[in-house]
Amino acid sequence: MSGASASKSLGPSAYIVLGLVKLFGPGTSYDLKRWADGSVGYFWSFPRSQLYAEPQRLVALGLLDDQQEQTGRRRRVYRLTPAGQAILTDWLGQPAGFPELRDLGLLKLFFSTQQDGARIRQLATEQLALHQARLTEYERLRAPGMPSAAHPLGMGLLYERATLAFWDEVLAGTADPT
Amino acid sequence: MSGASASKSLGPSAYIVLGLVKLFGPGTSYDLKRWADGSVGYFWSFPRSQLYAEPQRLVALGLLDDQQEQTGRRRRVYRLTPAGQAILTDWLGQPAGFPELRDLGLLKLFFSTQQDGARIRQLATEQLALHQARLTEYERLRAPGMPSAAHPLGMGLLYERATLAFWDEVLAGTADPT
DNA sequence: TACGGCATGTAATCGGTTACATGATTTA
DNA sequence: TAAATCATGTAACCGATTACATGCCGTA
Repeated sequence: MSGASASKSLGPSAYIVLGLVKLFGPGTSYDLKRWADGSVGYFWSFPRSQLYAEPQRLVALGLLDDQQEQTGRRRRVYRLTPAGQAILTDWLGQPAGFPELRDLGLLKLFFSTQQDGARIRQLATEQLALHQARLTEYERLRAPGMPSAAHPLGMGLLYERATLAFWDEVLAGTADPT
Repeated sequence: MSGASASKSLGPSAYIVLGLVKLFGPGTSYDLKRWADGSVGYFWSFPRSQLYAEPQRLVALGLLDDQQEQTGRRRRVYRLTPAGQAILTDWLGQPAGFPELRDLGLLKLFFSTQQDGARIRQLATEQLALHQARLTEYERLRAPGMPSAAHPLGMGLLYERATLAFWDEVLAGTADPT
């Protein structure tokens, strides 16, 4: 068997932390937060405090090591260990399963009835604004060397366009019957 | 102030339970499970046991009432109270915020590097199969009276098509360099 | 040197997940 | 009436969210 402690398969946030450290290099919890906000945070969010708790769990498991500064803030810098590298690589090779589209707007639409026409129009309008803004943001992000659409950002673009089309349709379907 | 106990704003699963009972009528936890599996479960999943725990919380808050059968299994049938109805309606009228696309496949793609070509192809192939199957299922579901695309299922169809296009692109972008 | 905002952390709570455990109904 | 499956529930654990609390740093 390899050196990595098998534990009982970590949660997704553990792998997010490991992955961020692998991609961006060693860093503090605050660094993790900023990295996440600019990347995976767009489609997988969690509160800041988890980026303090999770690395400590990973240190206890030997998947990260931390080095506490002796000066100033004495903050902890996390670094990937060989075991952490190994377990991350292993995870990357396993099947990913089906994604989940946690969308409160869709839930509300589903639970609304015919009578709720006005409410549905309001919901659709609000969602259109949100997704339009997000799409604009993605298009701005695409600027640099980003070669192909074969990057999570590409999925973001496709998803936002599909969502806009959907809520447009909803709005058209409940056209104000004046 | 109105009669509904304000508590501290319930979690999404609470509203899912309330909404299901509103849509499908009174039922047991097992009924909830089946209803969810055939509808919201496609884009918002949770384990079965939560459909036992959550209704009991809601009973304690006065948003559902339960009636335990006296015969046979003595199971609990949950029914919406006026307060539950009120709090659900209120929730439906509030803005929904931004959805989250919790997709482990995208995460793995994001954390993979150039060297991982083979692994990425494998991931894309697997995702294509999953989403193809799901799309087929949605198309089968669409059969009945379903009039417009302005229904969560419509979003499901758009999403699956976008996702298939995306992973196709990924696969093309890492074309086996033989 | 005081203030505002940036940065960093901990504690307590609560929801969600896994695992366990059993009862009722149907069918062979 | 035994076996298989459907149905129902509880308990314990752990991750995730909220709230609290404070320290460092640049700048006015």
